[in-house]
Amino acid sequence: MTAQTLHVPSACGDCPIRHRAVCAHCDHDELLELEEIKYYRTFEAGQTIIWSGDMMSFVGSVVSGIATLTQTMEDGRTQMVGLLLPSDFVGRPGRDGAAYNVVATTDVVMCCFRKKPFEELMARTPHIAHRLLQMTLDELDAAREWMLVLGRKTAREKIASLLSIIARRDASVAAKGNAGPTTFDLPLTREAMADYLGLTLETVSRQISALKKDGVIQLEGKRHVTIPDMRRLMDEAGDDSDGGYLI
Amino acid sequence: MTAQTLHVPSACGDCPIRHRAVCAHCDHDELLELEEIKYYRTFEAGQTIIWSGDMMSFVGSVVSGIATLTQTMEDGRTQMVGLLLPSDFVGRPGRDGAAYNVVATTDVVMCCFRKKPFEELMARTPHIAHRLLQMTLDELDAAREWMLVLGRKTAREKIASLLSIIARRDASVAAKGNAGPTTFDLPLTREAMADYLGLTLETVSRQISALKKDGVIQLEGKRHVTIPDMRRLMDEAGDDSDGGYLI
DNA sequence: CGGAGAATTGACCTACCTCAAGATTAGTGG
DNA sequence: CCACTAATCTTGAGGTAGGTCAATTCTCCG
Repeated sequence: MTAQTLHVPSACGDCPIRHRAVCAHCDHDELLELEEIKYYRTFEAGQTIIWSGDMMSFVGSVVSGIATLTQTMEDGRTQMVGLLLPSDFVGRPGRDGAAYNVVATTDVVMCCFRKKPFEELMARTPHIAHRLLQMTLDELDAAREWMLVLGRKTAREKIASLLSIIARRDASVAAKGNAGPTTFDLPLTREAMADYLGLTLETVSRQISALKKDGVIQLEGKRHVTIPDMRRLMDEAGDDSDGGYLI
Repeated sequence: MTAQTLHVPSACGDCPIRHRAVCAHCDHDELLELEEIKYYRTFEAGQTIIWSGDMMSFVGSVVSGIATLTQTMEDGRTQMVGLLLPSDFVGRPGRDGAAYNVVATTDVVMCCFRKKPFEELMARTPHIAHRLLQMTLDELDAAREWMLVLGRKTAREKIASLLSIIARRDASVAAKGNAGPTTFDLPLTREAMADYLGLTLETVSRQISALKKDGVIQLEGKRHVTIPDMRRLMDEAGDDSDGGYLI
């Protein structure tokens, strides 16, 4: 609820995701065209950015903060199907209705492009189309990785998988199998973690407690996590020892 | 094991997936370029087309038959992460190693493109890149739909979901909420269904028996399925009544 | 006819869910 | 600064959906 003042970039040159988002490969002229059709919007933690089924007037990138993509059944069961971090793309060019709910987990700044002009720009700008293809392929891989987690891993492995994924990119882990401790803040509530993992929040809580008791993780408060030994956590996740992330 | 003679198209004009595969938007000249770098390969039912981790010398399209994309953990737990039907694309431009096992479920004909030349062609042929983006976005949607199935649905709902997906496209179902019976052959063994759904094959078998006893489906032999009332099946799948497939 | 893979069915077990009671933390207003 | 409330989280006790193990049965082919 705290309406903090969020940092909004003043121009693309200033933008923290300039080299990772859809615009990553754009040259100067292409950026100028993008500037034409873009605007920033901010959302408070907890706010719904897009409702499933709604018409989408924009697509865009997460500039800062974290948002979730969720699907819900009529009886209320919900499954998170994506975790949106800075530079991730929201919306599907070529489709008008949103297929998922997009909810801000923390305060979020979005860089929005008016949808129609963006689609036209994309049609004549291979740099953008190509980058979007790359990003979509990456997301597809992540989704498939997650299907293994959802379908075949135990609750304990699920938690360990989620923690190691968050740790891997949130804290800038040193390159290979760094043995030193890693530390980060959990951006998700227990309930959100449960929705991500196809568990109940009670089970999430129990497994976190168990991992803590076994020394796999340390907790400071409810949200601040320290991983003394990253390799140990990855073993618990059931991935092959190299992390399972082959290129 | 039957090494049947498979129909292999003699040229793109002849090809059954000409208007749905990566080449769908190509004009005549672009097709000629594709012909240069393409060749057909056939695989028998049960054969592994690609091993996870292997170098990939080609990418390509499934022309006929059905193949599966699977991920395996060290201890043998396996999860299917994709079902490849005619026109589906295999391989990831820009990556050398395969991330998944690709296995032929039936006899399969593949239209393969040598990887390097294909990547170069794609770089200067927006028609191909654009079509691949479309297809990848569709796959991502399918993967996310499947995450809901894996994470939140009951065994019975999982089976009903799988059956309704197969029914929807395998049998050419008449347009909207057709009440007439639909019939098709299951292209998957019980074990493959289990790997798709994150279940054991015993549970798959039990739930199919239950759906049969309750009149939701009818079986002739083990594989031939009749759906007397498609809407009923979709209710059992837990999707919203319109099928949940909004565009 | 015989053998092998595929499927079914039963009996039992366990990982996770459900329901419920407290504990902890953070936010609010006096 | 301190209650007061509402989230959020933890922990326990007991139930159940689906897993495991094992024995048949079915079906396809040689």
